[in-house]
Amino acid sequence: MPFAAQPALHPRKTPIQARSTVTVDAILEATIQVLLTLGKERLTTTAVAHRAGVSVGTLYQYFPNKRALLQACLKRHMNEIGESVLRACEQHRNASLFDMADSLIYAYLAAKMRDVKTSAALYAVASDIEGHAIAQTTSSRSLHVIASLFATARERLTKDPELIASVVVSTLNGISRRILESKSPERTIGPLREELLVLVHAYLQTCIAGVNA
Amino acid sequence: MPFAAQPALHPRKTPIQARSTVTVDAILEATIQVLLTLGKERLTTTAVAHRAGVSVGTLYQYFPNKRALLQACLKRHMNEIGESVLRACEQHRNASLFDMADSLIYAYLAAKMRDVKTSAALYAVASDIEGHAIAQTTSSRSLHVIASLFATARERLTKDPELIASVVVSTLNGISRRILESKSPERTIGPLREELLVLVHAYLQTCIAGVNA
DNA sequence: TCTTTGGATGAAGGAATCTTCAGTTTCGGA
DNA sequence: TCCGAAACTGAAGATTCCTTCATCCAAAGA
Repeated sequence: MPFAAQPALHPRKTPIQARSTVTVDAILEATIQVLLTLGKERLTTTAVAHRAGVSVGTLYQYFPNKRALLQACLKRHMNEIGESVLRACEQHRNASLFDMADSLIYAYLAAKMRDVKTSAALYAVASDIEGHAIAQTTSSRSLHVIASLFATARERLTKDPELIASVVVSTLNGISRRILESKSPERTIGPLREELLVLVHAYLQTCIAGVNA
Repeated sequence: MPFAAQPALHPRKTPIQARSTVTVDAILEATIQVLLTLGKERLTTTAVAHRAGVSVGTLYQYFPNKRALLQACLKRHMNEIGESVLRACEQHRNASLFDMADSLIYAYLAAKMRDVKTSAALYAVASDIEGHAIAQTTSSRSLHVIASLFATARERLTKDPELIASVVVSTLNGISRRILESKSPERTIGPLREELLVLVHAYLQTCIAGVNA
């Protein structure tokens, strides 16, 4: 199986000249491409370097090992999604809880679906590179942002915002995973997103004070 | 990374004498143990054989390759959970939708939590052995069972039972995944299970005809 | 007891990659 | 124009494991 547990280092060298920045980007992009075309089993550092139009040596100049390379890709991808969610959140401070949830759901799904293949491929390697740890770092930050957003909602909440956020996000993950893993995500996303909205709304309703007639 | 995509065969030889059945079981058990103690990176066929108290050759007599070995473990595990859910379902035919959901949730979580470590470890290898395909086979059957169960509920449904089941199960997956991945599943499960019940109940309420006052 | 077939053994072959590093090329400032 | 630093190169070393197979052991029937 994959690599041994290693210190998982950071970029070995920091790009200084402009060309090297380009190179690093190219390598990262190439990694995704190789992942998509050859699959993770046949993703070799040589193949990545080749696709990026550089030599293996260059690759190893910026990434201490294959693991770090993949981790960098995953981080990048998760940050993109995180950013996107964060932006959505900021626009709904002090709004209604339901509006918050809706935009959150839309933003998250849109970000994931932007390119389904990549998301799925990265999901697959995640377990080989402690993706779990990376995901937690990224997503725990998101979770706090969402929780504090919920705390600003017009409605008065009867539960800990962190708990609510946690439930909503987990649900979102569960459903989006099903969408990603379905045969035709493009067809599945519509109906399931609808249900997701209904589901989350119904749940949030139970978190609001004084509505239970 | 792991193995190349292979035909992924089935047991190479079918146990005939009693002792060989014992051996196969031992190998399967050993695989889980090695997975837990060494991790998937260091799970080698030799290590498994050693732990099972047999030689590598014996292992290869029953499993054509490492991949098949892991797949067998995963299948076994998923079937156990599937069985458990199935049993829970059968006891609630014609009951209330909410009772069904509750027992489903309890059964599923109980099965997963029985030994958290194993579940988590198998999750991790899943992506190396087309676990996705295996999961779909097992869980699509479960999904149908659940859907047809929902169809027998006392309440009249306003949506396709398959859709409802799909949403419920995805949600269940999402939440249980969070539980599994949390630092201390034992402590997390209580509160999250509560929320899960609330969440699913609230959702099911929207699937019932004639209740919206 | 003898024979046949199932079951077990484990050293060694072989295939695949990751990573290194000595050496070359390119860039940018003096 | 010239030079030191930054980038880049890619063949070869080193490791790691999977898998095979020739051979031996054990059980059950004659």
